[in-house]
Amino acid sequence: MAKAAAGRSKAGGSGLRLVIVESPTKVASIASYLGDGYIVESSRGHVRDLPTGAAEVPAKYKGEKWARTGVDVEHDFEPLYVVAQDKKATMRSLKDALAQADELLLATDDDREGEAIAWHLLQELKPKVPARRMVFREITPKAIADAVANLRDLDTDLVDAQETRRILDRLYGYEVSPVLWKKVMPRLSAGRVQSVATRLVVERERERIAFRTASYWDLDAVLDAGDGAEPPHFPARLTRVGDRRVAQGRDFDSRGQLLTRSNEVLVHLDEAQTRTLSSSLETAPFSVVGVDSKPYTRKPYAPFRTTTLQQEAGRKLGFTAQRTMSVAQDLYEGGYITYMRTDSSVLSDTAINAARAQVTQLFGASYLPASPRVYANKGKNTQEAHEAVRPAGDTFRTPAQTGLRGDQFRLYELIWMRTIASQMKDAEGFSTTVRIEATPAGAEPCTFVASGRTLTFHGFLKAYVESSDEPDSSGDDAQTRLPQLTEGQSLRAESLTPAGHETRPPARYTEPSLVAKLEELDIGRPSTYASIIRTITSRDYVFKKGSALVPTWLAFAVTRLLEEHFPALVDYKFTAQMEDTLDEIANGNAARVAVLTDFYFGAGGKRSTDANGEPGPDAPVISEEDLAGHEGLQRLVSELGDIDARRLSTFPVGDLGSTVVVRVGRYGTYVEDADGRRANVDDELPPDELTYELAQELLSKPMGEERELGTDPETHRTVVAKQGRFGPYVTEVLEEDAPKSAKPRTGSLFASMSVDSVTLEDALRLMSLPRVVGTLDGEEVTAQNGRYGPYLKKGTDSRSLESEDQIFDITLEQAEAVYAQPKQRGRAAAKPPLAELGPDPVSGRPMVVKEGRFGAYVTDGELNATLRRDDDPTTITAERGAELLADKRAKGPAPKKTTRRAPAKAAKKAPVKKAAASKTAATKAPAKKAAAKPRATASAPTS
DNA sequence: CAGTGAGCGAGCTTCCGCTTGACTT
Repeated sequence: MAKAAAGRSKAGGSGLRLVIVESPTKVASIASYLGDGYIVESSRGHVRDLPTGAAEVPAKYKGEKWARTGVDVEHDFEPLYVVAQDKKATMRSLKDALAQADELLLATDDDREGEAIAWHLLQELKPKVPARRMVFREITPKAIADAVANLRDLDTDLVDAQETRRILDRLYGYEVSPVLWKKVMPRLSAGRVQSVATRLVVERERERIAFRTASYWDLDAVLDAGDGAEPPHFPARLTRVGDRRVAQGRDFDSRGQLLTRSNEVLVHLDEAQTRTLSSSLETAPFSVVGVDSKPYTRKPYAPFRTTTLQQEAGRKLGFTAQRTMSVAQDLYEGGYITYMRTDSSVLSDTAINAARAQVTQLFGASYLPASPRVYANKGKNTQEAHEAVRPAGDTFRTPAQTGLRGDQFRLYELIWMRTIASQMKDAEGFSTTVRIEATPAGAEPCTFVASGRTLTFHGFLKAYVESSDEPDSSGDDAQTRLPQLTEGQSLRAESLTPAGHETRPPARYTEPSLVAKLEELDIGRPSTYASIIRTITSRDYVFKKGSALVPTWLAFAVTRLLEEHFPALVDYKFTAQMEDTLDEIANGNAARVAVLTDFYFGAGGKRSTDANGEPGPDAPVISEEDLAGHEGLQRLVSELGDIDARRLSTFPVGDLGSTVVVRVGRYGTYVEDADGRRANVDDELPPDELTYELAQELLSKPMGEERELGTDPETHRTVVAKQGRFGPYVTEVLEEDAPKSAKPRTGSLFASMSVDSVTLEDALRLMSLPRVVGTLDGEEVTAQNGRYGPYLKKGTDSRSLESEDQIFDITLEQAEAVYAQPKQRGRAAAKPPLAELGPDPVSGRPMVVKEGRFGAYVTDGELNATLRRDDDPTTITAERGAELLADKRAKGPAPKKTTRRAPAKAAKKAPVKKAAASKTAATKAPAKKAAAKPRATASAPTS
């Protein structure tokens, strides 16, 4: 056992070493292995990160133009790191522990992220005592002792690789998402992982939409092998007619066309042909023309890693990825299994020994291979900080011995069985193919094939059989038995059944199959697989239908935008290539700044500018080849004007030449035909079910949410209530032959009314507005409802009313009194302040907290600053108030906004379903003009 | 996707990967 060398520290000479690991669940066992002389603490994951939003940016950096992303792209992509609020307590206790120690051992995980956590700890703790790096991949007394005996220095290249990954992800996410806010809808998101995950789901749906079914027929026979055969009957299928092979599902392409392969002639049977063939074969003699038997072996599956665990728990137990991880977390914390977030299938020696011992004990020595089975890791980018997911300990407890129950029992049992099976012998047996011929009178010979599989030794299948996503596929342990058959043997057809089949479109992804695909593409990490699905569902890109993941039309629109304008970013190979580059950085063969420059400013390097807008001294000369290379993220993001959101959000319905389109719009998804007729499309209608016929059906029905209230007794017109752009309103239906210029009367509902409950009487009153109250100063005074609520109008002079009912009640005398008051600025009357904070240290004026249109804000009478999400208006301190005002002062006056006439493209709102269509919502801040300053470099590329 | 009139404190949304509580029901 290693002991700290004592006596060299000034921190009290305690002789104590502080060991910091990532997970608190490891603390107790490591502390017990290390013994006296050590304090063991945990960082609970990362301790610092780039700021999430403005609230986390220190006041000092608030004014910087890179404060929003936290990455200063113009100065070597220098990142700004902050300790998040919920990490402060952890840092405090680590600092306290460090104060007692005279050496620091950073024992975070042995991978890229772990190395970075160690570096951040070092940066934040600023130890005055020596700090070393300690790594281990197994928590056993020996492994821990070895780790202490083999300390190393921090690997700064590896840290660089992690920072590059982090910065790249931030720039991608925080630069591209705002493009979607401006072009599609607010609150959308894009990212290296989620955008590709969404694209995969969209791509699969596109295939399904384009898919055309083919139907084909074949002939199933049940043959009789004669008395004494076991089994006496067996199935066989027609495979050839003469020289031609009978077409099967795999012989058709996705358009329903028969594939032509060079050296093979196919016959595509239809129902009539098959029936004719069937009856002509009824009397024909059948005989065996070939028997081919081959040995069959099947290797066990590798032990679980995160993805395979999620897949199998999904298939066998019906768990979502999230539920699997949560149950696994419980098992891990209870000491039942090893760490559940891993990309490794490797078992430690201890685990192999435990598994082998249990195989012998439970199944006997005949099931144990002579030497341990070794499983290689999946891809080259595996990060091997942890071993496979397996039962914990030097010996494995059987599920019954654990005393676990419910979900925990079932998941443990699954993990246990899989681990045991991985150290068992192969399954062995034979697979047999029998060819049978029958020749109808005066026709070509027909070939039937029967295949069978028998297991002579179950091997690992005794313990574990993997499940499949395909509903009609049989498991690895399935056997089909054929009777003993010899060449030349005669058979009798017991029955002949023509069978029709149809090709099926590719199946949608499920949670586990999408995760498996992402893993294959090297996208995402074990700790994030479950949350990827959560992200794309919570953004409404994808929804679940049963277990299938179905994309929305919104996902189609966003994916198309990214594919056309950011093609490199949604390339399926993007992450894999990034990983290669990160490996280069980790190996010291590439520089972080160069990689990020290439990504952000494009091939050809940084095109920085000096104060005069001239190329900076470090701007490299850009060659023609470089220009032909790729554009950087910055330039792509700045080309907002080129993005035609309406076109990208519009998709044809049905086959080519159809004039009906489906479009993702501000108020949801709708179909539109050439005449401009529109109808809403249910958000949960799978895109591949939106056929031309269905679209026509939707278009022929009136738009939803409309309710007939009755007939106006005076005009005999139908009065309806419906949901509109500015909220619910009532209107009348004009006669068919009404002139085009005729406008129906309308009226917004009062807050107290709803489309469902409003009466005809209410509606007629609303439509009668404005109401003439009387005449004042020779001008007519009217009362009406407007976008800011009820008001009076006299010529160009308007005054707000307090309640909607006053529109109908107010008398001329009362109106006169209203106009006698001076015109009020702002809201009716100033509300009393929520709190008084004393004088502002800068202006000297008293600070008060008030409730305003956008929530609580603090003001010194001149400058106002909205309280942040975490501030409580009633308990806020003077200090914090002054800080907010100082922030605001530092930012300077808000940039002048230009009003856009039509809200058409920008500032899209959420779909109708969620949009509480309030009047104020319609008056939302006008869209900021895309500030696309042309770059003033001499070498701007011309394409 | 109906069409009416002021002037006002805007600020925030978003990424990926490491890890658990501290909350609520």
